[in-house]
Amino acid sequence: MSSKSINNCVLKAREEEIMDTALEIITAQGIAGLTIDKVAAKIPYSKGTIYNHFTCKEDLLTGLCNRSVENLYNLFYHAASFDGCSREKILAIGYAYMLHALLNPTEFMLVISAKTPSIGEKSSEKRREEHLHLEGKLLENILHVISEGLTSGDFKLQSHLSPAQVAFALWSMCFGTIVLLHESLDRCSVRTEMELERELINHANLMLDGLNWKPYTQEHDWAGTLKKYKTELFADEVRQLKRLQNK
Amino acid sequence: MSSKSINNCVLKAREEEIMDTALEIITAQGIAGLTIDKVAAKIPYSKGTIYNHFTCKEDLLTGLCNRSVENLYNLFYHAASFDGCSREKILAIGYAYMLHALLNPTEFMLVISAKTPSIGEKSSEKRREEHLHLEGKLLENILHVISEGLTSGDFKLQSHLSPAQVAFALWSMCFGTIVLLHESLDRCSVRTEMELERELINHANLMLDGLNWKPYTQEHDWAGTLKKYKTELFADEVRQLKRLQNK
DNA sequence: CATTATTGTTGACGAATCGTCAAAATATCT
DNA sequence: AGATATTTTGACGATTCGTCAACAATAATG
Repeated sequence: MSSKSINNCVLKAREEEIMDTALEIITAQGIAGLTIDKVAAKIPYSKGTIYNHFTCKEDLLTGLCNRSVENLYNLFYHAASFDGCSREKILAIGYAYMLHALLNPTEFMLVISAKTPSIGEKSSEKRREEHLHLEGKLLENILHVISEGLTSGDFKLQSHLSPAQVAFALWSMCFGTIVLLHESLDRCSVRTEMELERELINHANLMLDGLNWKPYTQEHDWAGTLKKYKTELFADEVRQLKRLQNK
Repeated sequence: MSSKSINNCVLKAREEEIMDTALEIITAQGIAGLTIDKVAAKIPYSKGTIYNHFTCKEDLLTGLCNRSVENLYNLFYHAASFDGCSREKILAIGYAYMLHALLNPTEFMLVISAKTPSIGEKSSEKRREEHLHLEGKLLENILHVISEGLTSGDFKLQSHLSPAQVAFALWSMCFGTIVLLHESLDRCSVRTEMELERELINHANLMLDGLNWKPYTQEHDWAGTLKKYKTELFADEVRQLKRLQNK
């Protein structure tokens, strides 16, 4: 029994090592450049052992994707703790989403790839379920801020919308914007004129105005709020990002 | 010279044949199941000939993707001809986007895959440029309706937004919603409670309200407009879709 | 401690796929 | 017809995948 739990701990560490190495390779050579043999060559274990942890290459990719979503969860959690009104909190979550995508381009890219059938279909059931579970946890953060906004009276639910629908609207809007403006992905045609941070804030504000979530875009100093995100709430992350972009 | 143009015509037809066959295989066996050898086995030409048309498998996928965007362009064009106010036209474009994704799930999936570096990176420069060009043409349709809305006074540009930014906001919002709720892709965790058509209309209306694009959601019979889309503007497409879903 | 049982690890192997290219087939020109 | 240019072909070497029989390490037993 104790031997078992020691084993689990060792196994977990090895799984992390495999994933770290895989991420290195993907960052350097792209998803297509990832090979189980290459991973095996970089760690003190063999190919067979890797296949004891992951059923196939795609399963490994989904594993990486899930680890990334866990980190995103923590960032959302932190965003929801912003010291301000509910609309500032919800916008902070959108901003956190963007920061995460910029700070971890490789992993963000993996989230999209994992939604692609060629990868999703082949992953193990276990990891696919884990992925759904993690996405659900992500949404909980948004739902929490929504209920805060409702109780504080900052906005009212339109009769035809549930809190989950509002959360999903905000999420999918951010997702679409980030995907289409993400540097790591094939730039879309209008990209040259578009700047991710500015557009994300614009889109979010448009939708929040549409929800009548107060204070409206025109009634509040959102540039000031944005500055607070950068200098207070996500000071660390923004610093990291600057370092990354100067390289 | 005449021989050249005959050749081009023949070559074009063969390219279509290759793409049709590839699409069949992908529909049946997924992107991962697509193999150049399998395509060659289904057409009266050999592998080498396929490589005369497409530099690699990924290039073929991007080719399929582009063909799909061309069809989408036509659908957008048709949507913009809706006999109604500008907001009804812009909503029609969003609806057309959804119809296209539902009618051509395989191809829509390819559009996402093509944005993924593992595919995008390896495609030929020629086809990637073509892709950007086609996306630009898509946006033109939206921009046209936006300028119509502006001249008719249905909405006014907020000072910090350009027409292109408005077009991009609507596009990325639709894109995010469709991707996350698309059946062919890995269903996201909240999917069970969400229904694509309903959410797409909701999201679009939220953003259009945020833009102050009149008439507002509450001031107009949008259910009636939706019915018109289904029975008039896109009667053919909706019929096709029903047939597809009954199978 | 020696022996057996169990569990974990390895890397050589067959199968599948990729993209190439020299040779064969076909078309064009004189 | 014969020479030349173009197109097509499919066998080939190179990769990569995932498996599995053999091997090593550890635990259990007498």
